Amino acid sequence: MSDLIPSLPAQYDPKEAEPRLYKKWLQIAAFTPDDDDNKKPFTLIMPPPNVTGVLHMGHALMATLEDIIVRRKRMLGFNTLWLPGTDHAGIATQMVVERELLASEKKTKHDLGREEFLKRVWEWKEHSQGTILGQLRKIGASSDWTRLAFTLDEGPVKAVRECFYRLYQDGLIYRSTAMIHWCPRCRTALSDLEVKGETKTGSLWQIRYVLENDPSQALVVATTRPETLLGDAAVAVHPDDERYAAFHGKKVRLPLVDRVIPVITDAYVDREFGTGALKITPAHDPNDYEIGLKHKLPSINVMDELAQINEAGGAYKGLSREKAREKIVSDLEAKGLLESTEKYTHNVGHCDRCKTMVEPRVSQQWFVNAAELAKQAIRVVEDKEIRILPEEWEKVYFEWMRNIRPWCISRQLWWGHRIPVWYCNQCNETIVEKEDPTVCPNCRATELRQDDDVLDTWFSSGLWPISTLGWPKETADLKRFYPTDVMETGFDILFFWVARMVMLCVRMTGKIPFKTVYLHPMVRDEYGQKMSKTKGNVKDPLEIIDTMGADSLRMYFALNTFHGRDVRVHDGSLEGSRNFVNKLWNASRFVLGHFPHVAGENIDRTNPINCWLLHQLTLTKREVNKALEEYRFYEAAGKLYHFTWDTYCSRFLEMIKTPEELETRKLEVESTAVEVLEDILALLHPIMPFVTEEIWRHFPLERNTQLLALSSYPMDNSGEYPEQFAQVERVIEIVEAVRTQRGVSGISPSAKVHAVVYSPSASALEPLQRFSSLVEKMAGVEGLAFETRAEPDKKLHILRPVAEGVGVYLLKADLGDVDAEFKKMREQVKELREAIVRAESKLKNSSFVDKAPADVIDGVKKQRDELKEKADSIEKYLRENEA
RNA sequence: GGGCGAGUAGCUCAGUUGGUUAGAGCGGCGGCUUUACACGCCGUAGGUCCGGGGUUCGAGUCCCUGCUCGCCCACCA
Repeated sequence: MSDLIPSLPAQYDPKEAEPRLYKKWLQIAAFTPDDDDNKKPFTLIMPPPNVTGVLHMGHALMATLEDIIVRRKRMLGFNTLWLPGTDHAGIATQMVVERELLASEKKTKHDLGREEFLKRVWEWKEHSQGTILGQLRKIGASSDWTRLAFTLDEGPVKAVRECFYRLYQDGLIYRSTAMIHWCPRCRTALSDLEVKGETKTGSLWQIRYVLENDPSQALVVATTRPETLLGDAAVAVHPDDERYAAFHGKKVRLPLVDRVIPVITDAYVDREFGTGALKITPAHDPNDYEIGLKHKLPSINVMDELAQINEAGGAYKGLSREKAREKIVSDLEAKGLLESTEKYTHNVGHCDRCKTMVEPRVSQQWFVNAAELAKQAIRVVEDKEIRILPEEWEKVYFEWMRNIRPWCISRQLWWGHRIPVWYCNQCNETIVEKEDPTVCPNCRATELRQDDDVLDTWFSSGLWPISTLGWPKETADLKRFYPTDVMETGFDILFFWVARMVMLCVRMTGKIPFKTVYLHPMVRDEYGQKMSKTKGNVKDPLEIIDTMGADSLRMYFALNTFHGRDVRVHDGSLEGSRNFVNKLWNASRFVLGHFPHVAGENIDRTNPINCWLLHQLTLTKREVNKALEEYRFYEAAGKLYHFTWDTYCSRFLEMIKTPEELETRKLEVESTAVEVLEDILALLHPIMPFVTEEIWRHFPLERNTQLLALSSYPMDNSGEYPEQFAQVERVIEIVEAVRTQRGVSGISPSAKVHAVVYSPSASALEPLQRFSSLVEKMAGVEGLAFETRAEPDKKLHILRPVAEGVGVYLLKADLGDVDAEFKKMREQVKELREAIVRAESKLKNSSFVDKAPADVIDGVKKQRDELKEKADSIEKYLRENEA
């Protein structure tokens, strides 16, 4: 590399570095997999963001987690494909463009016509997609932009066509008249999933339906929707309900309308609810629709597609459903037909997109026989061919799949995949073919018309893992990268999307679309509330990246993505990760500043500090790799955070900073400092790609000849050195013991104290002696002595026991008043004794000794001995010293 | 009405198959211009692991039960 710079600037400037580094990665096509089939492929298809507007925090989290996964896999040598794309998002996008159109030109889509309107949506899409892709790049997404896909691209269109054709041929797609959810604002049918129940407080009205031939007698029905009485076809009572036995077979007059309708009996009616008499409106209630079919009742539709009362509603024609309700209630009241009104809280369906109350509506729509497709989709998860993480979601998946209902896939919209069905104007034949038909296969007429509707967006999304790879063509990509490895997405679209992908892709290819589904949590504000524009608590990821840098945001996400928990983002929450970036930068500055010329792999493994560090590095590598394999991002990030900050910076760098190490033994530690830093950068690179790559650029010329993004990910190959590790830990404990004592005794940091490290065992002391100047420097000790003796010098020192027969004694004269210290020591002894009692009672307990595993028993014994030794030595000291 | 999840330090949360004296970050307190970093360093306080039963040698962890919160699903008008 030609652009190496010898030393790091004092400050890291993400705003300058991030775009520069991203460009560099693109230049060398770091994110595009190659054609090498000897390399194992790894594939992750990006959940395509909607082209409705800009990315939010949820997208940033998605991009971060997926980038962590694929960057690591790439570094591990996999032929890695992360395929990006965007979704046309039918209703959502059409709504946005309609709104804009109305605001800027005061026009509706009908003013423009279908063709012209679609042109506008495409313009919007081009603009919006550019914004979104720019944002993904800012986050650092290492996706393969050469394969960028859009759900309305030619490829996906062909895939949709093929899939529709096959399912139609197999009888799994069919057209049917049925009751569906209708959004009167969007003026389209919706699937069950696009309707969200909201708890609303309304009223329950009781209305008199008088007998046809005897106005003195009446059935009183209870309803929450009086306006639908215009379409009533019957009143139903329970066959065994004695209260209404006299009404069986009779007829009643529909209030206000005066139409005569029958009284029917059906066991569906709940005798306990309301009055036990139920008005049946087959055209406006799903249950009534079923009952209507059963009893062959007429379905009287009284509303148009805007949910306004139509001709069938007589005098109420033209009123909105809300106005009609008001008027009908007051008219009933005026006629004395309103028996009672009470408050009633119940669940009412609303359009997921526009929050308008949905209207049940009977209409002709296209459906997928989802129950049939679900069979295989259930099996592949049961058989663990597909693993869903976190595991709790498997149950949710099964529950939904097992109770699945027909999926309404037609939408009365313009923006989307037009339904590939034609009808013959002559003979009304339905024509479904792979290519656009020109003649009717039935009557040879040439006047054909295509179905006006488009498909549910999720139909094309459901084919995403295969349509992006070229299916139905047997492309090289499909062969190499399918089935994909991971589907990483939010749990909120498990049914919408993941379930549909499994159903459709398994059906189309006979293979699973992905091996693992990882469902990430939702991003929320500091109070755990969903971010929404109306609440004003939305945080813009770009704003955060602008002030803190992308790596800070990414590290924050990694540290806070716990299984099954929300990620909370608010002002100030990212400070910790921002500080971490800064810490890493400065540690690197220190290391590269002191050891600018380390050339080869040359770690001195005779130096115990090196071994101590390598030992922990090995454990960290192992844990980090394991955690990432299992998608425990928080754990991987946490281990790296602590290894870098606590072990490498606070301990290792501080130790080698002492004159003994930095000057006398510099050659022994410098390779370690540099090489472990390299490992840290590589380990952190998937999480914080920018700052690590930037630091990497500054390493000595001979070392790093390629970008960090293309380097290999560290595995646990640094060796284990338990003995040296324990030794250096002892030294650290000595330093900490002295520091603690200094703290509690209030000794000024500049004042030196005198200390003795003591042990009855010379062999325990021996390896510690070479660290004497280190301890002196780090603990502020002057003339550290090592003494082999059985008894401490009681007149001179106060004790801080360390462990395994080693203690540190400080000169009393340095410490001033130590009475408080004695008190503390007595408390400590008390705690130790309690712990010892617990341990001993365990060991005395024969069932524990019999039943517990040997290593647990040994552990308790060892612990007991250590506690005892510590307690004994403190107690002894107290006995001898307390006046 | 069903299902799922959560309740651990002041706050936000970890705690892997039950097994040392229950941890982190932030915040608090005391101190520090110690040769990279005050976005820092050193030290320190703080917890009946929601309540109640049970299983076990041993429970924050498993079972039952109660309470409180959150989410998802559901056609009782």
